[in-house]
Amino acid sequence: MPTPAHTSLEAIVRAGRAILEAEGLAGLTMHRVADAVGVRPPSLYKRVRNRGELVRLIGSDVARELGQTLDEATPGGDPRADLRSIALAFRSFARARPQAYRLLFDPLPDDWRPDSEAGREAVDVLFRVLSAVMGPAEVLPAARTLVAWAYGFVSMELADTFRLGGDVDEAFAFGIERLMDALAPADAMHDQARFAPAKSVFPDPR
Amino acid sequence: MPTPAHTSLEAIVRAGRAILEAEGLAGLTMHRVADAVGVRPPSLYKRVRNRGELVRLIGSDVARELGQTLDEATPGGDPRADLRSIALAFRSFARARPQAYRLLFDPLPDDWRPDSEAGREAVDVLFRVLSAVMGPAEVLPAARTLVAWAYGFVSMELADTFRLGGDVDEAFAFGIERLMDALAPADAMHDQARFAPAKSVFPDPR
DNA sequence: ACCTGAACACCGTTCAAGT
DNA sequence: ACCTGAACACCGTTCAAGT
Repeated sequence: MPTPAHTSLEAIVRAGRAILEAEGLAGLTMHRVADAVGVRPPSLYKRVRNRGELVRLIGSDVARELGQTLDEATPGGDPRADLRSIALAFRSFARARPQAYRLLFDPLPDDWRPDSEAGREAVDVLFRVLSAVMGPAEVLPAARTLVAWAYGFVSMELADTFRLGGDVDEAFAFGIERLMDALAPADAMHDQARFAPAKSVFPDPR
Repeated sequence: MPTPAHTSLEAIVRAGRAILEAEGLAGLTMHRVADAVGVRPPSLYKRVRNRGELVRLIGSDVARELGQTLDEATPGGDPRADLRSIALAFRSFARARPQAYRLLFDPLPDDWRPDSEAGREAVDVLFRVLSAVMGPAEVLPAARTLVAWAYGFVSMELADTFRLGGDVDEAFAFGIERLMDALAPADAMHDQARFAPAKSVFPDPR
């Protein structure tokens, strides 16, 4: 005689996400998730292969949310304004959910990582806007410079590694302006439509 | 009747560092360290308050090593060459000991973090060289831009987050050159001796 | 003075047994 | 079909007891 379900994958992922944000990755335990959804720990393994898969599901949700957030931040008028807006949106996204954000960049075991499909929109938005700003010539290294800076800055800020005083908001604004100047000198401005990639640049849909 | 010591703080830290590098932070357990130095886990607590303190001691060693490495990488001739050299030395330092490197930047509980004293030399070297390259005007936000980029880049590389192909060495070289151009336009070149800070800029010796 | 076994409160995960 | 208790192999840490 079948026992009725007491929980669901969706409830588990939602509870896991809340626990992650409140307690950090180390605090995201199967016992605590089980408590939160009202079952015993072994029952979780009916919906989820193991703790790593739960982390992967949460991280994939976060990656998709980031893509959507960046997309909404880029109305598509002035490419340079859009790029600035991406940087600001990225930072406030991370600050609003610092633990979830870390899942996107932390060195995790392969099967804990967000699905690469889930990160595609975020990557696409960046390449679209960056191509519009600087043309197609060196978009890949330029994107890496920009992402490395934004990720590094926000991570250091969240880790409280900026310990020399000074205005952190100002340092962020300083960085984005100087980087845009460095990557797209004024004479290299390009028409957005012309260089927007026809389709996703993301190579490996899982 | 006193029992002779079977181990030492130095042996514990050295063993801990080896285990950290081989197994990652999660693999650095008191049980494994105890095995490695030839005692039972409870004995470790004679030398070390807890696991966090062990992590802090290891991280402080790493921070001092980084400072020494950066210092040796900056002969002090051409400031721009020195700055490039700092970036390259930072990257190869991290790649040679990726797990230890993470202790310098990861968001850790306060009492797990490297002593701030331990990081002073690395910070000083950067400020000295950067002041020589660009003058004192905006050194703090410029240093933050540079460090955020270098840390972000190397961390993404170590986490294997660069998944779009392309040449990663080239992207690193691209980044450092563009950043130097952006932070220190040719007409802002300054005499090194004139702007080198007289003493450490580090504010809070612990 | 240092080391140890036993103990406690946790983990992730498996599995046989229940309904 | 889903849930559970019991179990196993781990953790960090404390403490009384040994030498």
